[in-house]
Amino acid sequence: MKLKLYNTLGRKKEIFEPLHAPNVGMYVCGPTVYGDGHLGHARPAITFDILFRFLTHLGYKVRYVRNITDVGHLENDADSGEDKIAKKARVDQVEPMEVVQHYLNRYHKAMEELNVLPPSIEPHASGHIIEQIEFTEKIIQAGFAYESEGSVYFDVEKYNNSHHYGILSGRNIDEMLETTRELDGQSEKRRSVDFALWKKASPEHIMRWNSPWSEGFPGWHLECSAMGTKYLGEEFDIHGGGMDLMFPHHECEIAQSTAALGKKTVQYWMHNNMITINGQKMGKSLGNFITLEEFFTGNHPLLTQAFSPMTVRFFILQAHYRSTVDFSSEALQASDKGLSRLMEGYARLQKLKASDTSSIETSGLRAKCEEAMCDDLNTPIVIAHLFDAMKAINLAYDGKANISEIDLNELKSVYQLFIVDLLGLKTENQASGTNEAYKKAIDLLLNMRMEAKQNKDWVTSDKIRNELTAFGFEIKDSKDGFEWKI
RNA sequence: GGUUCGUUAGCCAAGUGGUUAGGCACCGGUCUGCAAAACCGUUUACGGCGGUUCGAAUCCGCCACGAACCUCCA
Repeated sequence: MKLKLYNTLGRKKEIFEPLHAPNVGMYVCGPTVYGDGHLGHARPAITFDILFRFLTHLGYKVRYVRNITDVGHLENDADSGEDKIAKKARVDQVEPMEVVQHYLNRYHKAMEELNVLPPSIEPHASGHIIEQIEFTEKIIQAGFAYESEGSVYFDVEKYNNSHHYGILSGRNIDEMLETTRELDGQSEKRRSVDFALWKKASPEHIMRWNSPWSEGFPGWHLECSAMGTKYLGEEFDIHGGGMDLMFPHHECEIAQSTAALGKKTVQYWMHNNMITINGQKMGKSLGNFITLEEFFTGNHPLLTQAFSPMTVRFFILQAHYRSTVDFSSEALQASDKGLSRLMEGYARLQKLKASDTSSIETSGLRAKCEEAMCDDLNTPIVIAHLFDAMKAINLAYDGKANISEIDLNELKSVYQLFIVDLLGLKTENQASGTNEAYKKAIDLLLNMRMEAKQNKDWVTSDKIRNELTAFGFEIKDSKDGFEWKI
């Protein structure tokens, strides 16, 4: 079965064929670390984590680069905006790199909690100033950039004469040129569509480096071109990021790389859709975002309860990555319950006893799940298949069906592969399993309750159950015993 | 205004020419001392109007509504 991925270039699903199998190069735009990560940041991280895991499963040797933007990302437009990191540093009265380190640590912690695997390389823009200067020089040499008062700008109109600026986003550059030509009065840029490769620093600008043109800093779009080619080569397989980065960021990246290298650098462009809240994009500028930490603690007016990192992950995976997914506390609660049931089924599967014959059909599950993954990472379909199979597990668990050893092992293997290895869902860290004495104490209490029940001493029986429930335990009676979890 | 994409039941969300998607909730039943859990069954759909077709939620056209991007955003 062949993996098909939706390529934004061309806007259709294409069979994925790496340039240099078994090696795959993948670059994903990471965060600008000037604030806490929110639900929107979890989407690309999880989406491309799934792709990373699946490509690895298919036998590819993946080099996954996810950058950290810690310089050059300006607020407002490229002419007048302040660097986001520098602004935060000024406001908080700390070093810019303290801002970066603080939020990067928190980002890493959140990613770990979401069970997002770390990328192979996580380069910082500020650590690649030399590469970015060299990249700018290449673009100047190729004739697609000009210097103006110590800054360097990409000449979009000239580039568009021989190439296609707008190839990714579908933008019509001629119209943009028409509508903006008159508005440009005294700007140092020739056209307002031109974008900065290097910016001369104003006197109060803290983050600055030497360059052939001025003491300044690199433009935002440049880091991805420079670091992508440095670690993955002048041509590599996959570039991912949020849909909101398609224009101008990725469009500019394509222009820069094509201008400097004279070739198509990225083969497959992939974009995850947005998370919305009341139908609107969740984002910093709208101020309607909920940070990941707030999800994990439940400390936000829109949240009715805390949601575990795995619930957030499952919630995101229940929608296809190219669809918007609308946040609501109600939707997350549904995911929370669904996930519990799925993980319960997974736990029960481990306890099933094999019979001589099978009375349930489980074959084909692996193929169906793989087919869904191969169809542009259709995780909601994978999850639907896993839920289907769970009915069989529960029937067997209740003794209403039999399963042979071969089928049981296959089912265990498939569940392990898709739930744990590929979807990256893990059982929540529980006290159980770590502390034997503690578990035995609870078992003892519940055994006493069993005795009380046999003696029809409902007062004692209910007292034990109710008080344990009040402590946060969940007690379930089964046919010939009990189960509990916290 | 331009570009791109949506609109599927109470909620979330797949599917994209013919066959029950799935989850959550609801309802009925089995089980239970009572619950919970589990299992079985069941209800509510494809924005509107045309067209193509033996057949359209799916393809085409028009309309309505909504979103993202065109400033920074994952």
